[in-house]
Amino acid sequence: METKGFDTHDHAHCMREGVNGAAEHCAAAGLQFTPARRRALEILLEQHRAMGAYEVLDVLRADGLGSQPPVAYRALDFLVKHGFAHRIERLNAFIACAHPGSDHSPAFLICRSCDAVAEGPADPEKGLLGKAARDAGFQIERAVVEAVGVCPNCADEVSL
Amino acid sequence: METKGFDTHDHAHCMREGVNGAAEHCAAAGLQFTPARRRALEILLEQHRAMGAYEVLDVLRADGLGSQPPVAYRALDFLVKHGFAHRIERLNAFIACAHPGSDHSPAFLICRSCDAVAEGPADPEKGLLGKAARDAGFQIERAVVEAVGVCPNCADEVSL
DNA sequence: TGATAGCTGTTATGATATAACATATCAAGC
DNA sequence: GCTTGATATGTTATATCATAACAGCTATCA
Repeated sequence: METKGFDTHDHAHCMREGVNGAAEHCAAAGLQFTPARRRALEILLEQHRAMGAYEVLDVLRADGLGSQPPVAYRALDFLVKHGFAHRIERLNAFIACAHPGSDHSPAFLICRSCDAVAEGPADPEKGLLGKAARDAGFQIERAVVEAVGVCPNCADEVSL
Repeated sequence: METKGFDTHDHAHCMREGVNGAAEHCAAAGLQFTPARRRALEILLEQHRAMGAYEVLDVLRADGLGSQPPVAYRALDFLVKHGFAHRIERLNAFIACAHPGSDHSPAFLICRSCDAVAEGPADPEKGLLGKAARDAGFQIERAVVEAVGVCPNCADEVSL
């Protein structure tokens, strides 16, 4: 058992689930789940944390799957585009989706001490922002929520 | 009248308000509202749009207030830290706060066509995310909401 | 077989951000 | 006055993140 978000879980299990789920989804949707894309997803799932594109690239390079930045960005863009991973704007980093398959708009809890990221639920735009957007005539297509704070594992160590 | 968010308004008025409000707040809080910081805020207010740090730096440089990146980043960090401006993670850009003084957690509507940004209200973490955070023992300190979509001015031009 | 579409490989560069250190300014306390 | 500490500025250099552009490959299909 290792950490996922801030809890422990059966890591090998969720890796299999993630990769197999993505493979099935791609097959069904006619998308090419190429070696570089598969490996990039595996890398994100293995680490189960937010990783920079160059970190992912380092691993891809070690595996002989590409050595230049565009290789990593293309694979990560694919994963994000099809919902297998998310981009954390605040960290300029990427993380495997915790709920692949379900059509959701992600929200993240980001620990400012250890940079751990947990994916939580969001009710995008039911609240004030949704009303404001409708009033303004703005069509929301996608919303990201990134909450910064202190995770339970760091709560003791961090002084406010 | 020029655009603010997606509406028109008395621009000169909000510039004066913004700068004077910040000056008063700094005086009251014992903060130094130095020329570079004041000018940076003026620049953001003048343009009334999200601007990259290097864009701001170009103007500061033209005014003889500094020519190297740290100058802009320091001024912008100050403005963000004290609530006079916000950072838009998605655009790697900064924008003057639309509601300075009030203690608010910002939410943004970002047009993917013209990059216009409107600041809206948010109900930070009353909803699902807040509950999830409490359940996980995560202490939210700050939350950013960035919604991407199409603003009313671009709705006609943009094909989905 | 040649046309198209999508993916990969590579070079080069652009864009964003910060580390580190020197200097300056100013107010508080001796 | 002088020292000290806190804060701000000036500058160099570099780190980090991201993409444009183009060449080549592979599979599909008319």
